[in-house]
Amino acid sequence: MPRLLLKDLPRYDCLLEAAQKFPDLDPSACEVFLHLLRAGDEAFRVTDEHLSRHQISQGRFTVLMLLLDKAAGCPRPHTPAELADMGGVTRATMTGLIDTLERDGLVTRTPDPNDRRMMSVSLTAHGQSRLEGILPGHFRRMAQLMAPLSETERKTLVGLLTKILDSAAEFSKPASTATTPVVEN
Amino acid sequence: MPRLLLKDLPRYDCLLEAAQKFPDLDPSACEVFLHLLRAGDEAFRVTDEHLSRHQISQGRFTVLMLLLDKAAGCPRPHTPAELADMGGVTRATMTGLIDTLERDGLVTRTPDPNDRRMMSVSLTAHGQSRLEGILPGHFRRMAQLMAPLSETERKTLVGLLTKILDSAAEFSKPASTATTPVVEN
DNA sequence: GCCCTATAGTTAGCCCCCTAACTATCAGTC
DNA sequence: GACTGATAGTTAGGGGGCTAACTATAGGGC
Repeated sequence: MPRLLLKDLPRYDCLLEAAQKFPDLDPSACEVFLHLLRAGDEAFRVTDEHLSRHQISQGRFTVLMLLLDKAAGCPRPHTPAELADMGGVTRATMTGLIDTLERDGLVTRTPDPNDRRMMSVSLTAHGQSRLEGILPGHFRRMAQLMAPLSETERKTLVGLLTKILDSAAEFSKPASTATTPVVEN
Repeated sequence: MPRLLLKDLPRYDCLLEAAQKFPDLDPSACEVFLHLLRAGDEAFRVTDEHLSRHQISQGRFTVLMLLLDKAAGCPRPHTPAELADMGGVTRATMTGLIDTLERDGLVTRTPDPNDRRMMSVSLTAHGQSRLEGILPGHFRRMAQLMAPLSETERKTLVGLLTKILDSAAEFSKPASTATTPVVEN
């Protein structure tokens, strides 16, 4: 489920030309931006192909991973709200994901005895074995995708992406706490 | 509409620990992968916030951009199939996007007089002025997001992302033409 | 004990993405 | 001129995001 994006990224001289018409267009920023969205989408696609061969979507896969992580150590099971928060998704969305996962027998919902508003979501044995059958291939694809990059290049890339993540975080802050004013229009 | 992803990226030592359990897990590859998806998603979110304030989705925006590009030079209008191909999306999806854009009066569909199977999609005057009202702010957000990166860093980042794009392209190739065998499981 | 607010989860309705099947047209072949 | 296959576009149905509104429970203040 890739997003609609320019499939063929524009050549840099096209961006320079467009910048003539739009003074706000920063050609190198635009180039990085388009490459970033495109590369993120392609990386997503590579793993999604593998997951969909195992009849599972990226969203459901992430939920299973969050629950597996829990199974490994944390004693307390997760609530839908926690899962939604960890995944950066709304609770409504998480309800839908858990619905389909439960329908397929990969997770179970059990009511919390102490607080009757809450539910506990757990991986079933079937869900865990299913996940463990998917993971090795998933990791191999990740490794193969990144194979052309040296360890040094990987560190550099993570550093640059972190700068962008930090910069993006500024956009969510209220205006008063932002270090640089956020454009509004 | 961000995707479900780990909101808080795992610390590197957690990845090392997980690699004990899963021999196929390459920690640095995994780290790059997660940062890439997350950064792509955040960059998407930053611009999508702006677009949605203007009552337009990323998908519809891209269609308008493709049509604006056309208006600038290319004499021949675009067909839905061309737009779908340029955007890397199915024709069925493009039908839906054009439906809503036409409903809102931003584009028009006119039948091709020569080949009665085909349609021509064009930006309306309203669509063009609407788009031109959105673009400056869109470009400013892009520039602001990338502001922390120097020109040198931008070039480096584009280079590294291009390597990943090339690597991802190997996964779509048929096995016979791939330079390195693609993992299948 | 009762109100008020906050919280957990769900539901309803929308958008955008997909695949698969369908309709209509075109273009060749016999 | 009718069959066959390819192509353009749409439709139908599903998944997974979202917001907004709703239900039920919890918990504090009076």
